[in-house]
Amino acid sequence: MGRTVTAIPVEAPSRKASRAHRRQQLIDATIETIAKRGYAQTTMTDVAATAGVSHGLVNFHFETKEKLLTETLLFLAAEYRANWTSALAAAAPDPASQLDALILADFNDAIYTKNKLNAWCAFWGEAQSRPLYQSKCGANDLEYIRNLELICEELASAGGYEINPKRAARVLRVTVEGLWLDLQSMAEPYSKG
Amino acid sequence: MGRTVTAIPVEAPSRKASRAHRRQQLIDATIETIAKRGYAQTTMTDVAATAGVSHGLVNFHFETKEKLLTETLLFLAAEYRANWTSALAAAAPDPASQLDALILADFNDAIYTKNKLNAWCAFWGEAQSRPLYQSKCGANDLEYIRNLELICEELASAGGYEINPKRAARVLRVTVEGLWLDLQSMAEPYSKG
DNA sequence: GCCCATTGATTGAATGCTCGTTCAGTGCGA
DNA sequence: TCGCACTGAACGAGCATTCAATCAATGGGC
Repeated sequence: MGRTVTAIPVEAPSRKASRAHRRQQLIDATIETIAKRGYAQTTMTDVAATAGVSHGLVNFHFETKEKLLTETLLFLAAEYRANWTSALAAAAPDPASQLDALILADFNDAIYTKNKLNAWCAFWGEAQSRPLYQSKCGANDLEYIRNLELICEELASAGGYEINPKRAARVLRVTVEGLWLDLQSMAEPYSKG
Repeated sequence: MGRTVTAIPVEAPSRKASRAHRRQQLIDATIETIAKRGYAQTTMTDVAATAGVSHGLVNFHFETKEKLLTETLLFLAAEYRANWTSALAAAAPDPASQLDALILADFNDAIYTKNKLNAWCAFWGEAQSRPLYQSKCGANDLEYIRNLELICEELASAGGYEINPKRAARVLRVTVEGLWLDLQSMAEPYSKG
C-alpha cells in the first residue's frame, strides 16, 4: 500500500550500490511514515511496509529503531546543511547577496517537501528530551548561526550600521523559523512574503 | 522520584473538590512528564509516578491514555486563551495598546514555564498527524488570529497606513512563533528583544 | 560455458518485553 | 453500611528484536 519511492534511480542497483541504496530507501520511508503517522506512532513494520520490504530487513540495515531514527535525522540535517552551504557558494561574495542566498535557501522547495517539513517538526517536538536530537534540529546548527552572524557583521561594518550583528542574526533566524512553522500548517502554497 | 506539585493548594482537598483537584494534578504531571521524557516516551506509569499515585488511578479519572493527552492539550489551550483574553481586557481600548498587550501576553512567563513550553512543542510535533491537535496547537487558535487581524485593521485605518492588515497579522504571528521556538532552546533567560 | 560453494541480502515465524487497560479488593469518609 | 477514591496484580495487545531458513548473485575450478 501507498509505496512511494522518492527520487531513487529507477531500479536494479548493482550489488555494491545495493546497501547504500536500500539504506536511503528506508530512510525515505521513515520520513514518509513519520510525516503520515507522527513520530510516536511510527513502527518498524510501518516503515518496512512503506518501503515495500519485510520488517526484518530494517533491523538488518539499522540494528535498532533508535538508530534508524537517529540516522534519519542525521540525513535531514546533512541535507539541510548541504543546501545552504552550496547556496552560499553559488552566490556572489558580497554580504548582501550572501545573506539573500542563505535565507532563500531555507525555502528551496525542491528540497523541503511537505513530508520533510512534517518530519522536521516531529523530530523537533521530541528534541527537548533528547540531547542528540537537539543539536541537529532546525536552524540550531551552530555553523549556520555562525555564518549568519558573520554575514551580519560584514553587512553592518560595510554599510556603517549601528546594529548589533548578533542580535540581528537572531532576529533573522527567529523570523525564518517562524515562517517554517507557518508554512507547515498551510495547505495552500503561498509563494513569497 | 522527582515529584513536583505545581501550584496546587497545599493538600487535603475536600471530598467534593477532590475529583477536579486530582484531574488537574494528573494533567500537571502529564505536562511535566512530556517535558522530561518527550511525548513518545510518556507512559501512564510515568505520569502516575510523577503525580505520586498508583497507575490505575489515571485510568480511573481519564479512561484512556488518548483522553489524558487530549485533555492535557485542551487545558494548555484553554490556559493560553484565557491569558491573552484577559490581557486584552485589562489593556487600554486603543488598538496600539491592544496589540501591545496581545503580544506581550505570549511572553507572560508566570504562565509559560519551561515545562509547558516543552509540552507545547511536543504536541505541536505530533499535530500534523492529528487533526484534533492541529487546531489547538500554539497560536493556531482561530480566535487569536481573528483578534490579531482585527487589531491590525483598526491600527491601519486609524493611522492611515497602507498595509494589508491580514498580511501584517501573519507577519506578527510568525515572528512570535519563531520567538517561542527560540525561547524554548535557550537556557539563559533573555528578557526583552 | 557449466556447476558448485560462498557470501550476503531478505524473509517471516517465534520470542519476549513494555505498556495500556481491567478488575477484584482495600480503606476511608459520610 | 454504602459509596467512592484508590491500589496493584493480572491480562493481553502491540511492537522491537532475533534467527533459522531461503533466495540471489558472485567467483572459482573445470
